[in-house]
Amino acid sequence: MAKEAPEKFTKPYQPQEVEPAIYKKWAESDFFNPDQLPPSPAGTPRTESYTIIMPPPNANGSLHAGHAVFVTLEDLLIRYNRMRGKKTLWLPGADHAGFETQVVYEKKLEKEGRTRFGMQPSVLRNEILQFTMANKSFMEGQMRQLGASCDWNREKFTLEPDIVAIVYDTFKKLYADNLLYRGDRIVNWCSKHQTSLSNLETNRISRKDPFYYFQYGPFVIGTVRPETKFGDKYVVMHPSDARYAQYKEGDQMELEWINGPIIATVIKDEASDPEVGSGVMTITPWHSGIDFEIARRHNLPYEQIIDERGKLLPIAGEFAGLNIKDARAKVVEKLQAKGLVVKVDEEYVHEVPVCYKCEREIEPQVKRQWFVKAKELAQPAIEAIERGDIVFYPDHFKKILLNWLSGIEDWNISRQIVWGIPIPAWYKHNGESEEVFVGEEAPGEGWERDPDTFDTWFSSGQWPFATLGFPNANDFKTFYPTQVMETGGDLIFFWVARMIMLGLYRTGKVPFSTVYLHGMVTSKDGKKMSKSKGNVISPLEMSEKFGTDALRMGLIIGNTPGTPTALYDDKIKSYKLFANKLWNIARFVLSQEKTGDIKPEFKQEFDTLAREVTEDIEQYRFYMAAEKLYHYVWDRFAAEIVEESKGKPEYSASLYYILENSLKLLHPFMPFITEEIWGSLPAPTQESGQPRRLLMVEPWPFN
RNA sequence: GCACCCUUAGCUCAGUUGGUUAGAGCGCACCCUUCACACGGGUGAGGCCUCAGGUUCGAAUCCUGAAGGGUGCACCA
Repeated sequence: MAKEAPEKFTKPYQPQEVEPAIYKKWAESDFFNPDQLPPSPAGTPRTESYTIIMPPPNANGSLHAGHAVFVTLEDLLIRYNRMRGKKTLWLPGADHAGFETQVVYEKKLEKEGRTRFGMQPSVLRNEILQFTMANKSFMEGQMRQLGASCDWNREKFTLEPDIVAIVYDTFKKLYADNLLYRGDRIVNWCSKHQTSLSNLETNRISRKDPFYYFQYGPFVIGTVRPETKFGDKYVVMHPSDARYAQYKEGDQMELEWINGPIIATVIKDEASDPEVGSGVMTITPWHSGIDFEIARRHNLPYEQIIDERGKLLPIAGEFAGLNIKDARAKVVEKLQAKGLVVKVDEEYVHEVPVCYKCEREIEPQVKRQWFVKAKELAQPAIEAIERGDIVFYPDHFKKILLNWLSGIEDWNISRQIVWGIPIPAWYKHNGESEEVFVGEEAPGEGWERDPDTFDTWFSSGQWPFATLGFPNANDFKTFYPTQVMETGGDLIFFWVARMIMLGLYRTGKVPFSTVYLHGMVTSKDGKKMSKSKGNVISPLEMSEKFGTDALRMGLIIGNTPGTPTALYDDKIKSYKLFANKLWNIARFVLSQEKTGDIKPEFKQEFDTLAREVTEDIEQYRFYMAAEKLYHYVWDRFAAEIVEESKGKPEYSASLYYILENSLKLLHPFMPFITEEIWGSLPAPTQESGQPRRLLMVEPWPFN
């Protein structure tokens, strides 16, 4: 029994002193690289691959709590499978994050009193590139701090030439397969950011606005947007609305309107809801999706009323040049003076789309842009998901995804921003007609390059196969399809759905067999973290304060898939105490000579724990596995077994057995402290002179 | 409008395929500086598992309905 534990154990565990050195050891071993892994612990070669493609963080800031969750969960899976003898690849990356990054950079410009409008595109692009690259390397350092055992040799960035080449191939193939078109369609236009956005990049907010009823010839029409009504020469009603049966499609009449008399034409269309307002509406096809569709069905002309900055065009006559907000009151005033206001409902509540970044109202505009025929791409995805090719955690995300895919609409992938992958298309104009060429180089003289860039999700959607070097690289052959896609639940449509669709389209296979979606990390009161609320918890600060292992445990325990998790000081602190408990157990065990035999009842009890923990990990119940380990180590091992063993040297073999194997089970959860203690254990093969292996490649203690 | 989720201890939440006395963390009360650890140890209080039916030998768990709360999607004039 008489023996001294190593000196360092006499002090409380100091994660700050231990962690950087441990990470350095791992990195130097090169075991993050699947090609450099030693034979599996059982001595057999690692044949079965296990791959996770890391969600590439937006390289425009610092790692936040959400990043820390994915690093923790993915690292857990990777470390577990590495110990199980798989050929494990965790492929890191970074995302240029088009619009997201441009918005961040524009805010920075604003602070400096500058604006992107009027800047040379190439100058702006270069500035953002430098900004992005600086952030990228900063974030990589942070990821190391969190213990990420990813293969840095294989790191990818979305703007690297080989990635861009694959994205271009996909674009060309979609065009050739008639799954992509360029057309004049309603887009979601943000008048602050001066770009179109996909449906997913808009939010809806509920608002109360006056609903006006105007006399329009013999009809009363209802609208919340009087300022758009200048060009409204078509009056629409439902074909079976009995109140208007006397009017026939195509009937024309002269009537008094905002800026004088106009000729109005009757249109019958089922899109007009008899229940809403008076059941009659006029249409503004250039600035409303539903009106646009009506105009298309009836082959009506459409005309722009509002410009890209939200100001009225000359069609508005005396109101031209006014901002639409100011124009509304003035138009109503004029109609009032003309006696055309029938009534106003001040209590009308409706939902308006806003830009998800600036919350400014979206102004629908007709623009000539690129659209992916999403329905066609979604169909194979729906079939694969229904077939069960992909398992979802939590399970109900499958329903949510299927519901979204079944109602999917064409995807606008053109963005009017410089920070992105340029769209490889060229146009030649001959009067009204336009010739289109898809390719990186102009096909000849007189061609004009598309000035737009891709929606960033168009490239991210190809990430799993693009990073692995589709179609010919060995990595693609070895590691695709991947095993797990672990990311935030908020990315299910933006990213997961697109990866499934584009992965199936390009490779014929689903890109991953399991999707695990974690919930948002909130502050203690369950609120979303935001800078304006001042409730942001920085994972790096927590890691410095309590140790990365404690942070990781805090992010795992209580974190069920899909459900928001609260993160706060006290919670992480309690796992720092746990780390210290483990440290002291090690001190106690190491103060004894290893003698006697392992008691079968302890072995059996431990085996049960190992089996349960293994099953929990296999079933993605990490929170439960972590809790069981926590309780076994603290309440059983420390509180009972260690106590019972005091003064009984014959227990020491059992203590060593339990400690060693507990370290193995805990390693995926708390990699630093377990590796550190492991390094202080007596080498099992002292006589053979073999140096002790790193814990990260030790065999998992359950099969 | 369509879809999805939630309701369990003061708070935040677990509870895996239905199976003894329903659990954890934090908080709370009281006690203990005992030789691995005060970054510790011990003891304890606290629950008609939202409600109403049903299935079952047995329901927090499965089914139906109600009430309350939350989220996502969507071309609402």
